[in-house]
Amino acid sequence: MPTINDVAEAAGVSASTVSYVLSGKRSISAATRARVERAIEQLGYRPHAGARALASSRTNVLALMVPLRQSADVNVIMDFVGAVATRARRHDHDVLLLTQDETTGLERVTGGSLVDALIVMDIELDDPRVDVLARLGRPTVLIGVPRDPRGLSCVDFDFGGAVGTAVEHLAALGHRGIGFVGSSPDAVARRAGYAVRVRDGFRAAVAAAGVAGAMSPVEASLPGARAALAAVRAEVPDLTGLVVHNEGALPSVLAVLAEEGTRVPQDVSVVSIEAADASQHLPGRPTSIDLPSLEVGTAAVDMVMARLEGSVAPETRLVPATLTDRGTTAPPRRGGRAGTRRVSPSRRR
Amino acid sequence: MPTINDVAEAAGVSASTVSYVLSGKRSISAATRARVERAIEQLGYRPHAGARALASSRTNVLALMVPLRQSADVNVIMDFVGAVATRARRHDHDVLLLTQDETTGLERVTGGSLVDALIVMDIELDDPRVDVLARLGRPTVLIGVPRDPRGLSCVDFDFGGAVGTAVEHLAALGHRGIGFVGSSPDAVARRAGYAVRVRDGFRAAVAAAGVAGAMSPVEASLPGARAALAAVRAEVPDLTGLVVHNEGALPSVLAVLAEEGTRVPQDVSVVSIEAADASQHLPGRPTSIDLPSLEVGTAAVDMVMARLEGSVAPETRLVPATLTDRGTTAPPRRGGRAGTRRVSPSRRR
DNA sequence: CACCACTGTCGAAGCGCTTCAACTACGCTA
DNA sequence: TAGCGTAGTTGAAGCGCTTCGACAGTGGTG
Repeated sequence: MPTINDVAEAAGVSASTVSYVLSGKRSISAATRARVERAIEQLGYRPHAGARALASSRTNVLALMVPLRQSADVNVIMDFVGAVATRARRHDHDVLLLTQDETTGLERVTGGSLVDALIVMDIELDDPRVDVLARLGRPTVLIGVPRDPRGLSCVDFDFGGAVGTAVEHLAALGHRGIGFVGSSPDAVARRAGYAVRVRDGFRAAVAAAGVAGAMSPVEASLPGARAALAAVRAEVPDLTGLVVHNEGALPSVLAVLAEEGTRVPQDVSVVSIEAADASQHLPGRPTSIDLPSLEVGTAAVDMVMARLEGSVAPETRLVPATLTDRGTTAPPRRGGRAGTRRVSPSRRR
Repeated sequence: MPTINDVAEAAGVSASTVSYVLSGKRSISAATRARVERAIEQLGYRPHAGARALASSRTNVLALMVPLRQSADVNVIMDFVGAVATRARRHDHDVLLLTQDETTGLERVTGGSLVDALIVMDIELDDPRVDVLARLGRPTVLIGVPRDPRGLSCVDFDFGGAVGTAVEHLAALGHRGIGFVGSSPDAVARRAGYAVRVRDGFRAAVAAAGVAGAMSPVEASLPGARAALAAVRAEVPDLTGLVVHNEGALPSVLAVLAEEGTRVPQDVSVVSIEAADASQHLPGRPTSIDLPSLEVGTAAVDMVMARLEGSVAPETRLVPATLTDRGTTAPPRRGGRAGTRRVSPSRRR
């Protein structure tokens, strides 16, 4: 491997000149620059990352902590990871992978000056890692919004806005009774970061639109879907619009509607809130509010880089979702009460 | 951040002594070692990774190149990645993430001395990266076996053994007509590495067991499943055993059997070949040959480390799969011809 | 014409570590 | 008692880079 001195010699300049050509931190004459660049090219020179890190205290590597086990949606995670890796390269950085289950990983890579900055996925409402990260004092971006970000930047889907968009869409079509079936009960209990925002978003949107609304969690199974539908219908009898925020349970919900004989969108309009790129290929998808995994990953990198370069203030950014119409929403049937042909109680369970 | 000199001073020794305590490359008296270790503890000292890499030409980082887009099974990839990251830590290494679409990534991280070794996933039969890797001359492990490994180590599922186990299992139960429905046609055409081994494995196992066998690719859809079943039955009329190697198409195959009225396992025994940890939770899974994603990832790290430490020769390792009985296989019904109640031609398509 | 500001380049120091050669002290053996 | 091998420790060199201060040359200004 050639060193910077080899390049300097080949170009007939000093090593520092080569360094300045590479970094652009001092002005270099066009002629010199050209000679240096040609020498670099010819020798196939690549700066030694360790030497550079030692001299400059910058590694050009950022750490990405990824949840690996039992995590909600693998597709979404892979989309994040891909977006982060790709975007990091745009900023001339590489990505070091950290896994959730190595608790001391964050200390290790920062203490050992392995990375310049950190991106941590899957932040829960009261995530113990937030304290650790705040103490480390490195540029950090959390994916997910904790109760107290401790001065760290956060980025996440705009769940509140997403559910708001869904409700507004249905209300604009004329629906006056809207149900929301969301995450599984234990998910809500555990990592309720987004669940809270979804709940508040739904309440606010329903109030703003002046329509009746009801919410229920849902398990990803046929019985779960039946129970959830029954719950929201009990509260809002003339329910004609349905917002589903649970990718796992969506097929069950649609299956239950079909088995009831409830037609979509004639009897009930359905909007799903789901990851944008996850189940792209699946047929029979409803009109959806697409949560932009790629954009969140990209934004995370841009934010952490901004903190690394200039000293911008920490911020919390919620990336908006967009509605994709797939024809599963329509104005409610005149005369109302459509879609309330309920399955008989004995049929449930 | 304290440096090695701070530690040396605090412990009343020289920096080199601290270094030798850390590396264990020279004998150190118990007393000195204890003092140094206490100083390290108290100061919270962590060696600077860049300085270490510069001085020792070892980074303790390995690169993992991951396919991100359009790849077969995201679950399997995540299992790999998790296993690699976890196992790398066991060897005191970190993992740098490289994505498939950055073609120059391999040159960059090796040339820049960012990593010591490389693990590259999803190697196809004629993968252009193999040439690049061979030229780089770093310890490398390919996940997947190319036609010509060019002196690089490889590790993969033992697809041939897996299909052999499936056939032997069915043959031992008394089945004399066995069908194999495998990957989608284009998958076979594109990255045929495993497809070849599966095909050869099936032919060999069928021959060894002295039973009739037929193979067909299958698309992941109901019509695809119908066509594939029809194809193998056309070739082996008294087909009572079915091996399915296509996670996507498996539900369709089972659905087609159900809609025919073919009972499993009374009329047809079904064995699936699939990733061990991917769809763990799904109900209704058939007896399966489980491809051990985690073990392959672990083996990849162990192999690349072995090449890094001592100079062991390159090797190709195929990790065996194990059969998990879930009750979808049984002896064929006496008198044969069971399971051949075919759906009428008009019913197909 | 003296002075100044600016551009382009260089030499040298130093980042924090590893490792080699060298040295001391000690307990053996002959 | 001289000689020797070994265990334990150290100083110094050097890994390849960045960056600071210095300096020569150039052109513009008063």
